[in-house]
This record gives sequence, C-alpha cells and structure tokens, in this order.
Amino acid sequence: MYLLQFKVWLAFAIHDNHTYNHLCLGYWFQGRGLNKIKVEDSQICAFELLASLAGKLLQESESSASSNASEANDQPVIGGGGGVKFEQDDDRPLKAECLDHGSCGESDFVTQFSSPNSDQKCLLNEFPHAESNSILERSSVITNPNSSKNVGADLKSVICKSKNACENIPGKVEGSLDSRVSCDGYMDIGLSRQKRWDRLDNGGLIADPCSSNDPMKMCMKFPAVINSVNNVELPSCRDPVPSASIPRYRNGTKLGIRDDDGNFTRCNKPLTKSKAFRPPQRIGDRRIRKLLTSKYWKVAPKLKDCEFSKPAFLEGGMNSRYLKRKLSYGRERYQHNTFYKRRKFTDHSVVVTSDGGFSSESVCNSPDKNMTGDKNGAAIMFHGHQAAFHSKDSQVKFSIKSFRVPELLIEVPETATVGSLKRAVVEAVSTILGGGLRVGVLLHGKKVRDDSRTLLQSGITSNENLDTLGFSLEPTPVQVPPPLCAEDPLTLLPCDTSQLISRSPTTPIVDSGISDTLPDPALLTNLDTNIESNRESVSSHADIVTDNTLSDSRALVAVPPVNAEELAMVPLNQKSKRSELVQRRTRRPFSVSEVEALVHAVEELGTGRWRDVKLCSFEDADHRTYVDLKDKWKTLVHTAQIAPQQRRGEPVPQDLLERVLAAHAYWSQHQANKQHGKNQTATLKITDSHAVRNGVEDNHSI
DNA sequence: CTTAGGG
DNA sequence: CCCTAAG
Repeated sequence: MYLLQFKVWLAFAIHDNHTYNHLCLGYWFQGRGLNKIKVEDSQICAFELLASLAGKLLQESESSASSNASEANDQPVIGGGGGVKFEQDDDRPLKAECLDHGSCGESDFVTQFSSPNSDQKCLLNEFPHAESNSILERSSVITNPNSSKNVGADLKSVICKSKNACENIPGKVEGSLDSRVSCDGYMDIGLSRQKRWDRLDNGGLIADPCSSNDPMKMCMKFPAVINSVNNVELPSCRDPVPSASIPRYRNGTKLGIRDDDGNFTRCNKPLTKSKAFRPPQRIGDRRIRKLLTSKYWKVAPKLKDCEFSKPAFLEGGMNSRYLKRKLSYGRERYQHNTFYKRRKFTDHSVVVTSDGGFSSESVCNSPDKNMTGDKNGAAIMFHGHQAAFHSKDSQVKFSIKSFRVPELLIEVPETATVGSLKRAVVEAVSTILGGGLRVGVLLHGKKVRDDSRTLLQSGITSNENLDTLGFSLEPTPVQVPPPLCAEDPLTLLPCDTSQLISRSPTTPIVDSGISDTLPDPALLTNLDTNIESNRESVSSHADIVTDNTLSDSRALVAVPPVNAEELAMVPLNQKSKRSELVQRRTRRPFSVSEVEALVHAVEELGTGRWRDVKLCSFEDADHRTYVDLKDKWKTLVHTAQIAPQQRRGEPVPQDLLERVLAAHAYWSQHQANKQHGKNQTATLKITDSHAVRNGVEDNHSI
C-alpha cells in the first residue's frame, strides 16, 4: 500500500516544486537508493534537484560513452547557495542504475533495502501487503539495520523530518497512529494529484487566454476554488439532524454506504475525488508552460516539507469525509508560503510528466459494481489503437495494431545526446509501467468492466462494427489501489489521451476517439496525425519557451521539433474544442432503493443541501454527485406530479412518490419561511442602520 | 466548491 | 445528464 506513496511522490517530485525530502523518497524509490543525493539546501525544489540528478546521469552516460566530456562537465548547478552533490555508495555505475532499474517500480524500491541479505527478503513480502502500515512500522522497515545503513539512515531522517513538519500543520488532530495512518499514503496521493491542478500562481488567476467556452476555463477556476476553501466547515456539525440518525441502510437497501466501521476502507477512496480533477483537461498546456518558464523554477524557502502529505497523521479520528477540505486547506497554505525566491535553472534537465498519474480506476472497482463500478476513465497511460476483424462463425478476431503512449512529456536540452534521450524515455515509460500493466476494453468509448461477461453480452460481436472497440493499457493497480480513482481524475486523463491520439476535432473522447477517428485500420499505423500534432505541440511549446527566454535567457532550451518527431509520444496538449470531446457520463437510472435513500435524505435534510444529502446517503456511490441527486429529486417531483401513464422507466412506488411530494411541499414551505425570516432580518438591519444614522448608537444591533 | 435552474 | 451563473 504505501509503496504507492513513493511511487506517486516520485511522479510529483518530477514535475512539481516539491522539496528535497519529497524527491528523496521518489529518488530512492526509483531504484537508485544507493546513490545518495546530498543537498545542502533541503528546501531545494524537486525540480532543481531532479534536474541536477538528470544532469548527473546525463553526464555520466556521456562521459562514459565518449571522451567528449566537455559538455557533460557542465555540471548541473543549483543556482544560488544550496548545492547538490551526488554520491554513490556502491560500485554500480549510475548509468547502469538508470537503465536497469528505472522500470522496476516499487519492487525495486523494496529490493534496495533487502538486498544486503537475501534472507531479508521477507521484508518485501510484508511490505506491499501490509494492510495497516503505520508510520512507525514504516520507519522500522525502512531503517532496518540489515538494510543499507546509509540509505536507511537517510530515509529515516527524511521521514522524521516530515513528521515534524507535520506537527506544524494547522488543524492537526492529535491522534494515535493507528491503522488509519495507512490512509495517509492515499491522501498524499490525492493531494499531490490535485496539487498538480492547482499549481497555478500563488493563488492568483492566470490570465485566461481562452474564451469562456474553452474548457481551459475550467482550469482557471482552480485558484479561486483554492482560495475559498478557507472555510473548513464540517457539514455534519451544522446538520440539524444528527447524521447518525440518518440510517445508512434502510429497508435493507444498501447504497454503497459504509457503516461507521468503514473508516479505514473509506480511506481507500480518493480523498480528493472531486470535480477538481475533471476540469484540468488541458492542464497540460499550463503545466508545460510552467515547466518551461524559468520563473516557476523556484525554491520553496521555508515551506514545511510535508505540509502536503501530512493530513495522514492529522486525522486522528476525524471523519475522513472532511479530510478533503483539510487537505485543501493545507494545500492552500502551501501555495501561499511557497515560491518567492527565484532561482535560475540551467543545464540538463529531464522532465517527465505523466498526467495519467498512477491512478487506476481499477482501484475503484469494488465488488459492488452497482455502486462503484464505473468511473469513466481509465488509468490511461496508454491507449491502444486497435482494429478488429469480423470473421465467420461467431468468432471475433481482434488485432491490436499498436499502442501509443500519450501524455508523456520528455524534455532534454539540445545538447543532450540521443542516448540520454533514449534513457529519459525509457525511464519515463518505465516509471509508468513500473507496476505492470492491465488492459482495459473499451466499447464505444466506454469501458467494459465486467470481466465475467461474454463478448456477446458486452456487445462485442462480429455484427457490431468492431472499430468501436478499443483497448487501453493501464498501470496495474498496486495492491489496494489508491484512491486515485476519483471519478473525475480518471475522466480527465482520457481526455488528454484523445488529443494525443488525434487532433481531429471530431474525436469524441479518448476512448472512442481512437476508433471513431481512425475508422480505417490502415490509418492506425499512420503516424501523420501524431507527428503533425506533435509539431504543432512543439511549436507552441517552443513559442512559450521563446517568450520566456526574453525575460530570462537562462530558461530551458526549447525542444527541437526533430526530437518531437522521434518521440511519437510527446503530445502536448493543443488548443482544441475539448469541450466537444467530453463524453457524457453513462446513464445510470436510479434504482428504487436509491430513490428511497434519496427521499429519506431529503426528508431529513431538505432540498437545499445536496452536498449533505450526498454525504449522508450516497457518499459511497461515487457515480452519484450531489448534482445528480438534485436532478433526480427534480425529476422525482415531476414524476410524482404527472400521471402514472406518463411515467417511464422503472416505476417508482407510489408511496415513495407521495413522500416526495410531501417532502417537497414541506421543504418548499420551509424555505419560504426562511426567506421570510431573512426579509424580516433585513428589515431589522435597515432599521438598525437607520437608528445609527440617527445617532442612536447601539453596538448590539444586528 | 455548492446551489439552483435551464437545456 | 450537462452546463452555467451565482454565491
């Protein structure tokens, strides 16, 4: 479980301004644990550190590859004071490490610490499977005396430091490090993911270059959102009706609601799941821009190293439900405290991004298909181009032409060697594939999740146009997958993918996009589209760089278009009518039991608190958003008011409809009263102010 | 982010 | 279910 944490951290360290501590973990995780990084300035942002590391690797590879080390000798230098030194504790050449371990993922990480003694392998086994790693356990594992001393010690210090830093987190809740701690990994993950989205300016809005109709707009909203999370309120606290009084199970109806003992489990859900993940469909542009803009390569002065990852420990017994908010809060602080100093970054750099993150929808799969079954979206690291051929009999033949790798951005300076570029690619891909792969099946752009169904049942038949069938490669969900399965994040990723696959505006969505856009199998092998889009991407990419270099000549070097073509996978987002690409969620008619739950919740909470309704009765029904509930209520009211003959779909019991009407009437009245009360208050205020104006000071007024 | 309402 | 305006 917690291995994932490292994995994710790594992902972030790579393209975020995480501090050394974060990167540290990621670094080791990468399988180069024996190569220490010494950082004088522990606040050095991950970027710089990574860049240094990349430079180091590059240098090594180059110097060893040829005698021409002049360029390579241009050691990466972290601007300003903090310095970074690389050391190797063993004899293995860095180069080898880079090539051989990059793809090992977490298993590699583990190996690092158990290698000294083969009998220590047992460590590995407990590791990934531990269902309740506590921080303490974690430390002990990492610092196992049998492990490399240096590594262990360093890691330990990192962890300790993190813990300390956490103590300064506002809102921290003292609590024992019980099994719940295992949730922190997820929180970290979710947070990190989200962080990617909101890593905009210091809470400020970036000029929106897009029209209001542009999907990009969505991204723009983040800063605002972030700023508004100050209100860390606990919904249940203000609930007139104790949430406990709201049965989670009613009439034997389960709505994917977990009982009160399900805290731990709940942690497995994406804590940050939310719409937040959805919008940034085009965050790519933004992110890339940032990456290329020197001004973002800053150092986090006094940022607490783990403000981000903290929440884990904080949540003593707090309802996980609120973690999200708390996290947001922490994130906000982070933003405010973060970048000031500016540091120039130069030399080699290898930036690897992977929007897909390590999410994995599979993670979301639960036995109860009905409840969590379908988050659209897939882990999306890859998307396959596939062609299917009909055949006689009832046989269905499939032929996967190729898979393309979307959302993989690799940057290297012009002076980098082809070899280093290859390694960078290998590393990037390896990182993603570290955990193995899974294959997803898409039909008409929708994921076919039920593995037990037959092709026929799934609609995959020779009669169908098999072009509508698609496959996707996804990172294997590690153990108990992390909550990255946030419904939205997943949805998001695929969108980026679609762009990568084709620039055709007609491309609906990632999934179906492939087949729809490339109906002719022959086209599947045609790279024109990709190349073209790449060029476009690159050019815009270069433009950005150019712009920035005007103010800072030390900015990164633009990636030559040539490289882009070589990397049929460096698809940067392009501006396009993404909005048209968004796929509609699959329709999910409410079941009677859901209606029942909804009605009950509304009876208790009223019609103006959909978020609470969601939380109380549908918290675990990830596919039901509060908006959905609101809409459903709307239709229910309507349904209840029309003649039974006009109703469609699964009939809703009349008694339920009557309750709907009753609740509707009741709360409508309630709202009216409230409104009336407000008016009265307003009147009073006016009266008061009037009184003040008249010199009748009254500090108690209002 | 949430709500409320139109599409 | 989606989209948006508003808060």
